[in-house]
Amino acid sequence: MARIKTDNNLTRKEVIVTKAATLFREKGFKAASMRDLAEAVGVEAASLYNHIKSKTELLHELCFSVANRFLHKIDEVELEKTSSIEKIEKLLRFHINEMIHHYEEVYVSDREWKHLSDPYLSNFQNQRRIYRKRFAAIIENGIKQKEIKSIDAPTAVLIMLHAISGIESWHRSVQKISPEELEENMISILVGGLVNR
Amino acid sequence: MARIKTDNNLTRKEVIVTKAATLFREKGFKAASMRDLAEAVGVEAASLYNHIKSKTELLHELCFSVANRFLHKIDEVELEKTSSIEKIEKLLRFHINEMIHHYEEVYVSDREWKHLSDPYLSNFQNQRRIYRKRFAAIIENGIKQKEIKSIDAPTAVLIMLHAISGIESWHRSVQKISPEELEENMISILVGGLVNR
DNA sequence: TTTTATCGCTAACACACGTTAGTATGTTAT
DNA sequence: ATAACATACTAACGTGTGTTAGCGATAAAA
Repeated sequence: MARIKTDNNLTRKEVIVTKAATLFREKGFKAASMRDLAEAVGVEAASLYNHIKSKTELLHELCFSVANRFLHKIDEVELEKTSSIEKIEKLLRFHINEMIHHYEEVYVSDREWKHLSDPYLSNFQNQRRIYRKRFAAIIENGIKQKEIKSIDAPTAVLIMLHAISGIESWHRSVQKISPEELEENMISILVGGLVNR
Repeated sequence: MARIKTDNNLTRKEVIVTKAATLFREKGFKAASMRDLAEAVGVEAASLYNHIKSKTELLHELCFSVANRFLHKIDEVELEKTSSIEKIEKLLRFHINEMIHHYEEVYVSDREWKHLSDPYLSNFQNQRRIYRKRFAAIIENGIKQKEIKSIDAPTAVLIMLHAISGIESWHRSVQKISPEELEENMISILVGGLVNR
């Protein structure tokens, strides 16, 4: 009888969630079927339900675990007594590294949250809205301090966050520059676009 | 008997394609059903097939009409005898305005092309790859001329293009700045991140 | 007006989906 | 060894999907 093998010390549920992330990224949430997932896990579709409640639950788990990591990070950064530019750079580096090293989850959380259902959907959208406002507030502050040139802060946030999601293309490409080079290039361009001179 | 009303001088097929763009953006290609589309058009699902071949054909039309517009533009820009920075700015402004004024189509082309099927899929991916290489070549040239700071050109392209797709958030937001302000802010940040100083 | 082509309808198809019930197998604790 | 539990299986369900066939209604051409 087939059995979900749990290397490391992952629960079987965690194995399923991880495989789901890969699958949802490759095909999209709607196009990825539970039978696909079952095959990836090495088990029959019905067996998955010994470990999870529903397909949507998988999406919840992915979306909120990612969202929580970003919220914790901005909590931390806001408290630091550094310049606005340094705070932004720190956040950007965190985003970049999340996108590099937890690609599947972050990508899914970014692109597939639309398919959450409604207590969770509104919740997620709220968290996202609040996160962006806090990010924008840091930028506004930098503008007041003349560290950052006079721009529309929400627009700057939207540029930063979406630019980083472009790391998707880096993952897809065959001739990749190293993660470190990628990080430095992105910081150079993005921070370079903000600073007052 | 219900009839697809064609204002202006659109064919009925064009009406369907347009409504499909809206629907595909809202729900995603897979989640949007032909019955949804039929309702939006004001007709029964089966009736759509008097005008279109398949659901996928709708996606083809959207993706390739968008791709062609961008290819034509870069053809035009490459021929101009201007600086690299000016060329890039021109391309960026075109991207921005496409994203503002043809939101639904451009968004769908950007996010849903994965669901194309295979003669078309490879074709689309190719066009995209080539477009980005040509964009990168302009940047490389600017670096050689010292107009642009020394960065990895493909990374710069990926940042620019994805940043612009963030206009999605602008459309979603309630308190929008004007399209003109949006354009100027984006250009300021993106071009500002490239130039040598 | 008559003819012809266009367009929309109802009905139905085959299929893929998420999920449940019930049962068998394997693992762990007594 | 035996009891208790965790996990996987087969079979099947109801539902929603894209799409086709065939017929009636409407508009355009004669």
